[in-house]
Amino acid sequence: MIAAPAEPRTCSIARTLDIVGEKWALLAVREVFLGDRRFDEMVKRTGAPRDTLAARLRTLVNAGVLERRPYSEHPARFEYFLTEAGLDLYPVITTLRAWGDKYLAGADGPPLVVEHKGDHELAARLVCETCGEPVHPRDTRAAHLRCTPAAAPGA
Amino acid sequence: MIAAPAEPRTCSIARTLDIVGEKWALLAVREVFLGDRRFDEMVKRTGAPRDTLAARLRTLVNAGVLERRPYSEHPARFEYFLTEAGLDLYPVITTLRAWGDKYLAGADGPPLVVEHKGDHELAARLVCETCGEPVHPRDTRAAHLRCTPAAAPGA
DNA sequence: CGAGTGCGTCCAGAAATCAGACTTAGGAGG
DNA sequence: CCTCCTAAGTCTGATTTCTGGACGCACTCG
Repeated sequence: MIAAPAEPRTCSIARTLDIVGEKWALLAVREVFLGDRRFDEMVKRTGAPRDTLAARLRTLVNAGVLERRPYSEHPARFEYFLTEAGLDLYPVITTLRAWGDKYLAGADGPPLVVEHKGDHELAARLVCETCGEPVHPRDTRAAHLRCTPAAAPGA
Repeated sequence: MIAAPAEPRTCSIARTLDIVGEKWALLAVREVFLGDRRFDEMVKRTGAPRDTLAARLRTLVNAGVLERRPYSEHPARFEYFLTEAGLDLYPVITTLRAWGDKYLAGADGPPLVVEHKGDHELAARLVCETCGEPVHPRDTRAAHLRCTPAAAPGA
């Protein structure tokens, strides 16, 4: 047999992590969701080194997650806005936050509460749009298409 | 005024990313979700350097996301299983995948399709458990509790 | 015996990250 | 005018992390 290399999977998770999986990238996106659009403010609120944050913002802008818009001409100053793709990262941010709230909150509970539609606390959960049921890992099965198949071809 | 340092936010997103935000961590978790529980297999399927993967697995086990169980005594061999906390990362993985499917799929569509309850494709979406409505970022508002307040204390 | 498998560790070089100083272009206060 | 302040980065040099590949060990198979 010709060694069957079993290459790394090409999957959307890996692709997405190439963009938002680097250190500080998602915290920068979080800041924009929270309304901080400016560089210095993001540095303060995330704790990222200025250097690294600058690099991340470039990556995110190139990836089409953020948009860099000038708000001042002469001392050239910029703000970062979420594109549609950026807004679509909200579920990622939210599920990360939910996990942290559940497993990493100290004695005094989650450090940030999010209000939904102005009148109740957001309690996000994942449902399947087709059947309407909550998604549990045990109910799902991966069907690889162009990924390395899980078993040998003939099996 | 006493400088109002505006410290980095302590939030569940940052805390969660401290655990699963390092390179390869979530891909290791993905492998376990897909049923690959062994070191060598994960190396092949993720493409991570052995060294790095070993380090990540240690972190994840320490964080209580994975459990390392022996399946052979004499040549000591181990498998990694998801704990309850690990299973609860499914929404994170799923939303990342959904984003990649939407924005990074090539001409031939997403590389991996997930089946739900054996009879339809999974189409995950985030809803608010309280009101039942889909979650849109524009409908939400963050209310900081123990985080650095958005404005100066007296304001 | 010799090869192969499984699960790592060790190493040295490459790359990324870090804290903090510096730059540039103005504006505010004295 | 002179000085301090803000904003958005960039530069620097030290530290940390990641990387690929070799190596080790404890078996099993033929």
